[in-house]
Amino acid sequence: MSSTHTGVTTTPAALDPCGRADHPDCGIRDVLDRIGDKWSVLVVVELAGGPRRFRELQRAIDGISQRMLTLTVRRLERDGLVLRTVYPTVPAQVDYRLTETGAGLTHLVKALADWSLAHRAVIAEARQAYDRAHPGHDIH
Amino acid sequence: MSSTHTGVTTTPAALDPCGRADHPDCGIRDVLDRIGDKWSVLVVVELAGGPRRFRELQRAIDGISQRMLTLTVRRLERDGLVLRTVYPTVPAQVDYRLTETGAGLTHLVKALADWSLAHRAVIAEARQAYDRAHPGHDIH
DNA sequence: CTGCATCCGGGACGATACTG
DNA sequence: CAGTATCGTCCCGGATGCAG
Repeated sequence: MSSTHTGVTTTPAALDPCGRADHPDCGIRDVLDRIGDKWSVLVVVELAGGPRRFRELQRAIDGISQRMLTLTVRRLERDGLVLRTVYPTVPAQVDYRLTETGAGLTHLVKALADWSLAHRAVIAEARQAYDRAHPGHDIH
Repeated sequence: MSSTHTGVTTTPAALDPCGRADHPDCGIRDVLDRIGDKWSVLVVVELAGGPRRFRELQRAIDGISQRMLTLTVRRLERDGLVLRTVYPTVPAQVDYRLTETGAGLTHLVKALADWSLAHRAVIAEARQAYDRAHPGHDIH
C-alpha cells in the first residue's frame, strides 16, 4: 500500500489523463499488461475482420508460434475479450471471435494504428537524427 | 483519414482496421514496440501534466528504478516524443517535457485509460469465471 | 541531482516433438 | 486441424555501485 505519497507534484487538472494527480497509473497499466504483449493486439486486429480458426490466425499473424498463439488466445478468452467455439467435427475445428468487450478494443487499436502511421515517418527521422547526434551511444 | 470508425466488424471481405487485408500489422507493432514496455506510457502520462525533472519523474512513477527511468526517457527522447533540456547549473538539472508528437500520444493514452477503467470490472469477472470453469488450468 | 556500468534472476518467447 | 509438453535462449528489468 503506497499510503505515503509525499508531496504530490502540482498537476494542472486539464492535462492529467486520468483526472487524479495522486494516481498517475489510472489503470493504463492494466490494459498494457493485458494487451501490451507481443501478440495480443495482432490477434485482436485479425479477429476484427471476423471469426477465424486457429490455423487461419497463425497464418495471418506472421511469425507467431503455435505455442504463443495458444497462450495469447487463451488469455484473451480468459479476460472475456475473445470467444472460443469448438465444433465437434473430425478433425477438430475451433473458431475464435471477439466478444462485445473485445470488439470495443478494436477502436482503440485503430486509433493506435492511425497514430502510428501518421507519425511513423517523423519518429523514424527523429531516431536517425538522434543516432547521428549520438554516435556509438547505444540505447538498446 | 476518412475511414469508418464504427461497425468495422460487419465488413465481410475487406475488414482490418488498417484497410489492407494483406497486412494485418499496419504499424500497430510499431507503437507497441515503442510504448508497450513497462514504463513508457507512465512517463508520458506523468509528463502530460507538464515538464518534470528526473527526480520528480522517479518519485511520481511508483516502483521505477533509475536505470529504467533513464532508459525509458532516453528512448522517448530518441523517438522525438520527449524533449530533454539540460541546465548547466550545479548540481546538474534536467527537465523533460513532451514534444508535439509526444503530446498527441496523450489522447491515445487517455482513451486507453478510459477503456481500462470502463471494463476493468467486467474483465476481472470474466477472469474469475474462467478460472472457476477451468480449475488447475494455469495459463499464466 | 542526474546519470552510466555491471551483475544477475526470472519470465517471455521460440523450436521442436508428440497427442487426439 | 488444434492443441500440449518440454527445453533452451534471450532480454527485460531490479539492485547496487560509481561518476560528473
